[in-house]
Amino acid sequence: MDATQPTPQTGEAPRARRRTSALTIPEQIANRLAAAILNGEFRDGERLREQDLAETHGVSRGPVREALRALERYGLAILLPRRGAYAVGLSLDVIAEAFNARAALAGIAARQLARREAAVARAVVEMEAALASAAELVEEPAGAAHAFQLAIRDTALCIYRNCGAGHIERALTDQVDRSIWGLMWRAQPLDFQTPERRRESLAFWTGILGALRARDEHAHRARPCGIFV
Amino acid sequence: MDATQPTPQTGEAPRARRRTSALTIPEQIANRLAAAILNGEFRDGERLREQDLAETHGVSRGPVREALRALERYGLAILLPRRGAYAVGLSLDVIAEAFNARAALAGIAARQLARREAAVARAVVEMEAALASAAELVEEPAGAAHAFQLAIRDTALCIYRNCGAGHIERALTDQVDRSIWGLMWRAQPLDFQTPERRRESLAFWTGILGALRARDEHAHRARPCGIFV
DNA sequence: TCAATGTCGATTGTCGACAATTGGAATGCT
DNA sequence: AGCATTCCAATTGTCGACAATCGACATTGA
Repeated sequence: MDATQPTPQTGEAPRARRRTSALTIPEQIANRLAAAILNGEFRDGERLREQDLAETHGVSRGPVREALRALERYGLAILLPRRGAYAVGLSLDVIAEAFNARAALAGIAARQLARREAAVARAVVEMEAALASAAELVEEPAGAAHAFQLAIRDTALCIYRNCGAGHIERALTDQVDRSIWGLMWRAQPLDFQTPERRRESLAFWTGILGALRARDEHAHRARPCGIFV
Repeated sequence: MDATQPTPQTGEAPRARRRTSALTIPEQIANRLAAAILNGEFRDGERLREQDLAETHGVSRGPVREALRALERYGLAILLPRRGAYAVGLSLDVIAEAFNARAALAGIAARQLARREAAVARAVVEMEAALASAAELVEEPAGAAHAFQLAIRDTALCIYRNCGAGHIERALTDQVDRSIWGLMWRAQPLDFQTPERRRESLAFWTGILGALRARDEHAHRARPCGIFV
């Protein structure tokens, strides 16, 4: 590595401003493949050939390879070196496990958050707003499932955002968000269609918020980790 | 998707037998880059140019791209679409958080495991063996840190392996293993060099094992989640 | 002087082709 | 017949080149 460049490129990384609608091609393909797997268009264990997928989606094998890595992160595919990718049809147990894992991670973040006074104050304010908009959607018809999901996601992100300071912690929360949320993102709307389920979810997060207000860093442990919260 | 092929390729995916020593080229590059980041050879936020890395490691940009995705999973890099990759220098807080997350996930797996009688029996036997080999390494000199780490890893995998049945759950545990363990893998040997730390870790996992034996699915909650267990 | 805009270099994204490895089938041996 | 070996087709891994996009600088106008 020669030091020819005057500025050693050691500045902070640019902020990851969220793209509104322009998904990259691998992301689009990953989304389509994920939907296909969850819809049962690929049987469980069915092989996913790069060349076939490339032709089907009208791209080269490069973007398909990246999409398959994304699917692996979501738990929707298994990649074996030099032996190809295989679809993973998700059972309800697996989905439930993923949700439990997310709930546990949220608890960890909350515990870490409880140590910092200013961060707690910020998180509480943000969570109150997010939960309020979620509460408005509880009694809506089934079509509101997606909107409710977005509000709950914002609630969870309030904790992730504030649990640490700086962009380093953010990288970890981003990672958590991508690996675990990618799965929830597709399974949750199927469950948030009834007000009962939404009420459960709301109660869970309200409890988290209450514990945070009280600076009780153990309260979330006593709370049952329901599925699909 | 034409149905020209007689066998619809819907069989089960081949088992992911662990490769002994033959890492793929992207894995090798990812390991080297991870070590470089943790050693401080890349400053925090420093840009990682694909072409530079390709020339440095004597490969094309393709494998480098895959290695960068792996680094992103480990939390050691941030990838921005069309804007490149940036190194993430880890703080002790972030590493501790990752370890706490892993411990929490192990607790979830243990709770799920406790529901199945046969699985518990299997896991207990396997964990006893793994913990026994770990116990032999507690008082060894600092050079045994890596071996001790391997034994502890086997202990954790006993739970992941048995918490569900079939290859679907395995996919999720594989995913957890790759995303979270990848970080521990490099940070832990720095910590397991003293017998004191090893004793702490051993005590943690012995506690998990005891709770599993007693079928007490709540015991792990009362146990403090130490760092680097 | 400052702001907006056009242009340019650098870097990532994508593509098609070639090389390497795998799994299975056919073949020969005990 | 059963087993090991050899060969081959299919698929993934890698490469170099081209295209698209982003950030920065220079230019122009008010």
